[in-house]
Amino acid sequence: MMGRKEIQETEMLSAEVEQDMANLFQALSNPTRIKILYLLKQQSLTVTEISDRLDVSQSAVSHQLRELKLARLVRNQKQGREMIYRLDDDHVHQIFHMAIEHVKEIYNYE
Amino acid sequence: MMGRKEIQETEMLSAEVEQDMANLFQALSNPTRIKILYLLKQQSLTVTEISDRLDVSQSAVSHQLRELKLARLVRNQKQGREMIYRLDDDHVHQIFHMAIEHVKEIYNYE
DNA sequence: TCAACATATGAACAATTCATCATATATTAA
DNA sequence: TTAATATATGATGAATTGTTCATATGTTGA
Repeated sequence: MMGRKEIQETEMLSAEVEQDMANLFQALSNPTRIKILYLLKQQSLTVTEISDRLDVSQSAVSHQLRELKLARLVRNQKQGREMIYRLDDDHVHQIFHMAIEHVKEIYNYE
Repeated sequence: MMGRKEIQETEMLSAEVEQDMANLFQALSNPTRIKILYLLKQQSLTVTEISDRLDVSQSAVSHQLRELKLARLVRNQKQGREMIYRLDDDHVHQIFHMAIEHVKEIYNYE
């Protein structure tokens, strides 16, 4: 009798793409950063505004924004002594949307 | 002179949804797990098959599959002494697809 | 029944992550 | 120029992560 299935050529991602994807998801894998992104999904904000709304220290917000920027999930723009942050592009919205759908499907909230 | 913008009501995610999303992305945030998911995107496989193709120890693969299953990214099905793993649902394909698009846009490969 | 095989899991340890604290840099207003 | 404000960042330490090793559990074939 034959095996479970025929042998199939296996396509692989390059190590580089794998690592870049892992880094992207890593940047998304923290509740504080999720909160920040969800705020910025609604409107662009300064560091202080984010810090106030989330009740997270200025330093912590700044550190997290740095990570988000590295992963190109947010962009920033200096205005006087403030730094205004916004979501980087439409992919971020879409990934976020898919993720919400996924967790809603898995966990039956409320 | 008025401020940068009008005050706007801020919508928030529940702490539960935030944490669940963070967990989902956390499960996706590791190169080995990315590799595994990319294999399973192409065909369902047993633990040993995954281990052989990725040249990662049986134990490591098993541990990682456990995490992926917890995040409901993969399903499994026992067949004799083997355990066959596959992607859980279509969301996984879509999140994966968005992520690849995102990194391709950011990093100009090749 | 027993040996071989497939998978799962607990312990341990190195590496990474994240918040906090202190402080640096830059901009504005007085 | 100086004080106040906005942001960034390095060091530190507690918590988490991911691999390896050893071993347990479960299944099959001889």
